[in-house]
Amino acid sequence: MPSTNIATIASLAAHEGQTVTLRGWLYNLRASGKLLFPIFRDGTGTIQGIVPKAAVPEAVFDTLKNLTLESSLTVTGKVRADSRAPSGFELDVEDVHILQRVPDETPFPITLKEHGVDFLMEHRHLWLRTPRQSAILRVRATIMRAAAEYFDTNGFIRTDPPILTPNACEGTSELFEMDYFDDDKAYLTQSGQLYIEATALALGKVYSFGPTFRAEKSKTRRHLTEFWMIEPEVAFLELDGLLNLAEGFITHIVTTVLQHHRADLKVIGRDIPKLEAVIGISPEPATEPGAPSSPAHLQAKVGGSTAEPNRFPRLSYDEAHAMLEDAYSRGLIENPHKYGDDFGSPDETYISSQFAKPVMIHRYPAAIKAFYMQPDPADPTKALCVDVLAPEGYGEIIGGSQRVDSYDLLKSRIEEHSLPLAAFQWYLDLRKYGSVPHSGFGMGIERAVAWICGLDHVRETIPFARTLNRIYP
RNA sequence: UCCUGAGUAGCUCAAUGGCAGAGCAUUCGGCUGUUAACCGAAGGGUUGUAGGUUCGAGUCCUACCUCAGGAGCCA
Repeated sequence: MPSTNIATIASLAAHEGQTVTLRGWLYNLRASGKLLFPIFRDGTGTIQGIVPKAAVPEAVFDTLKNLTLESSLTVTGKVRADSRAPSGFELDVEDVHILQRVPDETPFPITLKEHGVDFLMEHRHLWLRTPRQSAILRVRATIMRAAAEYFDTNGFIRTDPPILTPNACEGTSELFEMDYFDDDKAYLTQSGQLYIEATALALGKVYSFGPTFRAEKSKTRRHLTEFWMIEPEVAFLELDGLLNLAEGFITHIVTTVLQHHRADLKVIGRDIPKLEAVIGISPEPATEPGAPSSPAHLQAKVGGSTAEPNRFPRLSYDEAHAMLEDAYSRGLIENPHKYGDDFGSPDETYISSQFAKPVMIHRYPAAIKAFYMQPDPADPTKALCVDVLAPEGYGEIIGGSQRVDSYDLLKSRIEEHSLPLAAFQWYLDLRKYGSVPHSGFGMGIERAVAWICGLDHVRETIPFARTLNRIYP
């Protein structure tokens, strides 16, 4: 290999007029007689090469002319600006070296045409190479980074709870069970919340970020059996402060994605103005594609400062119920909502569709919520809890609450729910040794990615989705 | 677990109970500006499985399998 200027496709604008070497794969190939148009990809983007037969050695032309899609290669050529190219640049190919040629008899299965869900999931390991899937994974990475960054820069300590646990955290959802050496059973965690309550009372402000497992037989566009969750837990924080925290957290994530991923969102087909509305950017004359994000109003506050806070609508359970009653009376939803019941998916879809921003619903009936939620002093039949519903019908992305801080109340709640007291003794200890008010929430990363990218199914938001009917590849 | 729908070429899909089809992909040929390129040709089938009705079943009936969407439950 000649000592050349190794470059990535994403950085080609900085190499205009230079001869560079790219390392990647053949994404597509068109030919027009003695002129070839190979499209190369390298993980950072795609670029079209131009190969006139008269301008390159015969071996280079012949190699490319018959090359199979997704063969790996290095290609050397000169970067040239061209108004016809989608990215603004093309590569005048000078030389090419094949690393591995895809065999003729087994062509790359993912074509540029449409495919069905089952076929694509069966070939997920190859589907990931397509521009849309790569763009989604880039946005996912930024969402995960921005989420952690929000806590890291606001005084939180990351304390990850165990993945193997001795019992159910809430005792409701079904768990994946496994043998733990000789006589014990272990379960894959379905939430680290109880454990980070302990670390919060040690360190003040903490969060955890890791995989979570639910063995529910849910078969919908919103469910995975293995998903990632980020959970903050804060000592001395009460419900109102928790709502502010969730608001600032989501605002920071959306702001960061809009700052760094306009091109990816466009590839994915996201309605960007709807996402801008979440952080308070009113619809404006559209900027040209590729133009840098307007800095002034994108520099939204992180953790609250002088900037005007970005307020999300807040509804009590009672207010949300009234909204559903009104909707039912006007024929906007099919079934009436029964007061006291949790909201069903159609209910959540209706409520969230009434707002351009995520809507925070708080103070649900305690009877339908988890045992560890603090009752509302103003009405003990209600729990100091919140669900955040993403806009556009994406449903719940965050669930959280203030936690019970009284030893006696928590103990009686555990008993009422028929949970094994012995297994929760350590959790009760937290209320015995210096109990304080504390609150936290959990956000499912995949649901957040699905919403922010505007996807219709969470299976595209994670490299290898685990669902009820699929554990391959 | 329940409800609904779908399984036909490698892929996406057609086919009134009457000869198994198209586009893309693959192979071959043509084309010097193509953008899911285009034009011509060729190869490619146990119609999810097992039974049944019928002169005749991809099509109708029964059971099962697989997948998808929704409900419940949840993030």
